[in-house]
Amino acid sequence: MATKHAKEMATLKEHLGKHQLKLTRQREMILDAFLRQEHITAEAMYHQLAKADPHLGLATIYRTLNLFCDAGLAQARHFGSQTKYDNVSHKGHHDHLICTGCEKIVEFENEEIERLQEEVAARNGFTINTHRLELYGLCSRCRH
Amino acid sequence: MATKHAKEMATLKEHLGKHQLKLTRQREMILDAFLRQEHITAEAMYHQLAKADPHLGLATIYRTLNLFCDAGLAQARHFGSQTKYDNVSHKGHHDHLICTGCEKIVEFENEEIERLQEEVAARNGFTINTHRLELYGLCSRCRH
DNA sequence: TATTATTTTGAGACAGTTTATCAATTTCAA
DNA sequence: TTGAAATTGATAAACTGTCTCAAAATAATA
Repeated sequence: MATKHAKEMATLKEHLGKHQLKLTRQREMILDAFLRQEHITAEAMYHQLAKADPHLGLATIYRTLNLFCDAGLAQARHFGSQTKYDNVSHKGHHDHLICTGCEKIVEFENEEIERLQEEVAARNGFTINTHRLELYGLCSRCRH
Repeated sequence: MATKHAKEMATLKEHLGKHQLKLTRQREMILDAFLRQEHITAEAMYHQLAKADPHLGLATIYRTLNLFCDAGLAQARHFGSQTKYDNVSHKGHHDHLICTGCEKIVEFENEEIERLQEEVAARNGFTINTHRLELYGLCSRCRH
């Protein structure tokens, strides 16, 4: 399993090294589970990993997912009362259309928007690493 | 003050009438304060109105802001761990370029991006009310 | 204006999510 | 292998937002 997500593991190790943090069994386990998902909540991961390690604490999951965010492997998204952690490496970057009526989420990609983002960034002297684009509104069903 | 936001007050009254709800001193006060802002949290409004009415309850603020959402005057957005209530009648939306090195934030607007967002939304049957676009990267100074 | 049914309020209890605490354990550089 | 430093697990605590309910306010009716 360590070989499966070698690239992300390398990213994590680099981050750990830079910040005097340590690689633990739990961090490996959580990274492995995390990378299998497109996005997941801490609570969901807690239950999912309970079988593999019944003593893995919820606090550790939260700490580790936040660590992944710092390392650039995950991105936190607050929706409703919960936080979803998106797997940044899983796909080409996707943006979200979010229905505020039924909380449905539609993912999309738009090259033209991405290109314009680069343009705006360049004009301001920035180099983009990641971005977040969320459109809030009503889906066709909720509009009525 | 009732005359200042006459249009929104009319919208609210119409909603109240339709749903057998009543116009109260608190609802008027909160609407007036709300319309002065571009967006605000319930907690912030609670403190802001404490001077005018020390006994105005936090629950009432939440109930009323949610009422404004139902009436179409406000829109709730989950941001960080808090909920921000956007003033729908306010336009002039800003997007953000955020430097992960020095935390500098540059605001920008791009009509072309906005137009493409509408296009994506329409293609998926959505009507956009608000959006959030954040570009994360390094500014020219931090890149070196 | 007085009456009355209905809605709203305020205060705090409560519930769900996330973070802080801290003793015991684990990591990793020397 | 040792030992300083970081991490974990369990749970307490904090935080945001909703619910409860008696008392007060509203608005329709007379």
